[in-house]
Amino acid sequence: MPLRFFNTLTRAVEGFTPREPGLVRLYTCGPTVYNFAHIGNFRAYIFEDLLQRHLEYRGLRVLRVMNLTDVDDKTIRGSRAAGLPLAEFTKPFKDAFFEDLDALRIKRADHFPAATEPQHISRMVEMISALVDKGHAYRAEDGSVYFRVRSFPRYGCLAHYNLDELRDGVRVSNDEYDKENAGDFALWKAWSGQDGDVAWDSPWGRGRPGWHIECSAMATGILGDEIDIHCGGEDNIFPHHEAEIAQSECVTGRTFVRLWMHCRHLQVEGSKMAKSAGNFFTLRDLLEKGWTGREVRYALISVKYREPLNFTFDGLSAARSALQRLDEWSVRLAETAAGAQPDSVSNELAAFGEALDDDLNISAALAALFETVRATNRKMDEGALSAPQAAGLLAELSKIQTVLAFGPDGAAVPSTVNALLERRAAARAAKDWKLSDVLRDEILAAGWTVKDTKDGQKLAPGPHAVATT
RNA sequence: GGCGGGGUAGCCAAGUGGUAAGGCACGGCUCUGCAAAAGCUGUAUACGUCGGUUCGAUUCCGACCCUCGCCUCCA
Repeated sequence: MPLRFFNTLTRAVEGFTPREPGLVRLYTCGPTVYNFAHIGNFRAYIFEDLLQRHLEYRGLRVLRVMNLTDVDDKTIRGSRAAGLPLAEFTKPFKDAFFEDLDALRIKRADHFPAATEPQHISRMVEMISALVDKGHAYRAEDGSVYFRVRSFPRYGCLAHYNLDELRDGVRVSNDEYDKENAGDFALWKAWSGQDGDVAWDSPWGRGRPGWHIECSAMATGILGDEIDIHCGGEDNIFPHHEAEIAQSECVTGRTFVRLWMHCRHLQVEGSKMAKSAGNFFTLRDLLEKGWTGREVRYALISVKYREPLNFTFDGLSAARSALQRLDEWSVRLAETAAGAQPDSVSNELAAFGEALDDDLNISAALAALFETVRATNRKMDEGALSAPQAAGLLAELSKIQTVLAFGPDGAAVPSTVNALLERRAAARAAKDWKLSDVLRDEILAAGWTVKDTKDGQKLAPGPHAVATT
């Protein structure tokens, strides 16, 4: 089944093949590092991770870039408030971002360019110069340079906006009073006192780059003039990605991006996530409440990216249960396989990949997985699943885990807990139930749960902290 | 005002012109010293409202209601 994805540009599901056979050039808008990223940000990054992993599952190589915006109004404001140089202010948030990516099992991009790196600033200046030379941009009196949207007739094609119908005067800040047209956006922002020592020299005077040109410069600089897929959250469609198209295509004369994919925002408990509403969460907030990265990953990935996602604690709880079901299945399969080799290439889970081929239909893909879980559990109950069959299923599971990354956290069992387990086994052999229960409580206090099965004691991490809103 | 997305059983959520996946929750059973867990299994008047097209619509068309988002630097 061929890959097909919804293209924001055409508003249609289209078949996808990369320009260069076997290699997908993917650009994904990354975080602005002025704070810890929140779970809404991570919905976008997890959607992009699913996209990358599925493309790789289908045998394509993915060359992925994710930028870090480390200079803009918010980072400058934050650094001034903290009394730190810009780079010192953003560094901890960059580090935290990578820790969060790991916790959520998001694959690292091949490149994480930061806007302030000299080679990118140079390219931004080059691109702006080219735009000025071609008449697509102009220098205003204060030294800022603006893109002339009227010079690019297709401006609005991505968001499907008609320039003439845009409301005038909305959110046009005071420092942009000398633009030719309200829709013109800043390519280069002249230095102002509030910028402190954040400034670079340019042909138009000291200043700093506008946000949009960062992405155009880093995307074309690293991936080339024509990119296969560009992703982001839906709020990036306008003006950010619209501006990127205009800037890039006016410089290169080429089609900047062939496929635009955007994910919907998430809500929290049915409402827009907002600090004022008290429903604003970073990943760190959730980890502190005792949820694990993979549980958050499941909750954020399990709703199709083009649908609004309602993030709830009930949903996290459901994620935990569903993951445990998969864990148990995997353990049972391993026991049944008992080290056997698959005797044939099984394809029980073909429907999983086919669902993802269809515009990343993760719900249908997970349904296919869970149907297989139930069917094969039934067989194992009946003793009707052979060791090679179980081994074949394990091999398939392992392959789809390269896409889902839902595998259990491998926590090492402390020796103290192992000692308690041994004592408890002895107590149980002696049918000393009272001591057995005391030891069970001690193990629980140490952060582990012991279950008695027909095959003896089994240990699991947890229980997790009781999580509430 | 412009553009767009949603409304499917208690909750989350696929999907289809011919009476509807999956997950969670809930009940039953198995297992079990107890407990928990796990597995199997079951229930449900589930397709926003009103019209239309059709042999037949949840699926197509129209209107309406509710809800969410974007409209110039918020993923």
